[in-house]
Amino acid sequence: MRSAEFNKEHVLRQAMVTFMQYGYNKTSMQTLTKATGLHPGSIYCAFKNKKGLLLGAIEQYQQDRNAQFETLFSQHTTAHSALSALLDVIVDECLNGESGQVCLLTKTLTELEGQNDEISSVLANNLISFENSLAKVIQDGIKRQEISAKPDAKERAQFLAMGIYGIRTYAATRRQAEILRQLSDRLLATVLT
Amino acid sequence: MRSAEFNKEHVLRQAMVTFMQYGYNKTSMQTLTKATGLHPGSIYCAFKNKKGLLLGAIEQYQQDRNAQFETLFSQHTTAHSALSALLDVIVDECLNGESGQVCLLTKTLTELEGQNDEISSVLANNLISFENSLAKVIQDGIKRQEISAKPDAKERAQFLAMGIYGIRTYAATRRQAEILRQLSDRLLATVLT
DNA sequence: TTTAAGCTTGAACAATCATTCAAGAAAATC
DNA sequence: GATTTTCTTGAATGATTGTTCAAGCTTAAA
Repeated sequence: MRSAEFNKEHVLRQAMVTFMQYGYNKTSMQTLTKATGLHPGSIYCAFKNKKGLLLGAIEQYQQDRNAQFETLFSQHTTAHSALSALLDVIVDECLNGESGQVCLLTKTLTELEGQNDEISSVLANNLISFENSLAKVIQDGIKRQEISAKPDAKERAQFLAMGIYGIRTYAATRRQAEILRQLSDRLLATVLT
Repeated sequence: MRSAEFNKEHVLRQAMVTFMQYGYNKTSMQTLTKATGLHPGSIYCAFKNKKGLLLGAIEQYQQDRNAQFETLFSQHTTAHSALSALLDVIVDECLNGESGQVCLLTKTLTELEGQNDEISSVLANNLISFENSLAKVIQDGIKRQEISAKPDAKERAQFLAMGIYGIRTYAATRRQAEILRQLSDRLLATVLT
């Protein structure tokens, strides 16, 4: 009877950052031991294997993101200002985040799609849940008669999600503040019109 | 004096498909020898190394894509029908293409961004050149007074490119014809309004 | 203080990785 | 037909991969 010495959340966040930076396949266990400070045995004991560590990191990412966005949304009273603030965060991450260190979900899904169905479906589910939380914000705006009920919240949220994924890939080709802001402005206008 | 036995274009297309399916880091040289039919020595003689083979595959991909899209665009007289046809092709690829086997450029850029600056910049340049060819089609539409001159062709093309990247990532989460068609319709309407 | 449970450590494992290279084979030149 | 040039072949390289495991250590219960 002895409790683990390491902080699981902390370890998962370190792994998360490492997976985001190098991608799943390029991240070696050696890299992960250095990043987390854990020895191989401890990692395999706590997370079973490399895939288990990724799944843990994905879960932690989702938790952190949900908390971040819920806080953000709670600070705004209209769908417009809430989503505008969200896009500001995303554009800012694209501009100021370390190169290659984008959203763990989209990055890993792009890499592993068609290779690992288990991880892919976990990632897809998490992204759909993100889309659903966008739909909720939009639905609130519709209820408040801030925007029209047609197209419905679901359809608007799908387009917004698509746009966010697109902005991130676009930023990989051109990291220019002016362009990314223009894209996000136009995206928001389209979604809320 | 003896000419190579293999067809370079053919080999590059095989490599291209393999890289698309597994991603750069998960594609081993062993896999590539099987896919191309070439022995290691021949690959290293013709392309220097694995990275060189990827660069060759990217070039081939770009060539094939340019030819495909130029043919497609030449069959249409309005920007609307040309871009609509393009989006049909892309949506069709998302729906009927093998899972994970999306655009080599965006997939590889997402995987290698921040890891390999040489490959990343080649990919970014190719994607920007794709965006420029979109701008050209749009500019033609403006000249023909099919669409208004403001926002300009460049800005519209940027938004369209972003949308295309977004649709592909979105398709990785949900491969549903109805949704993807709705997204592409809405994207086209936004770009041409 | 002894015992027992379980975490930590890090060396070792087989497998796979990208790459090399010397020998064999084929075509072009003489 | 001989020679030379270049391509092909595939075994071998050392490095790195993900994973295991037995020994050592720490803590909580007895």
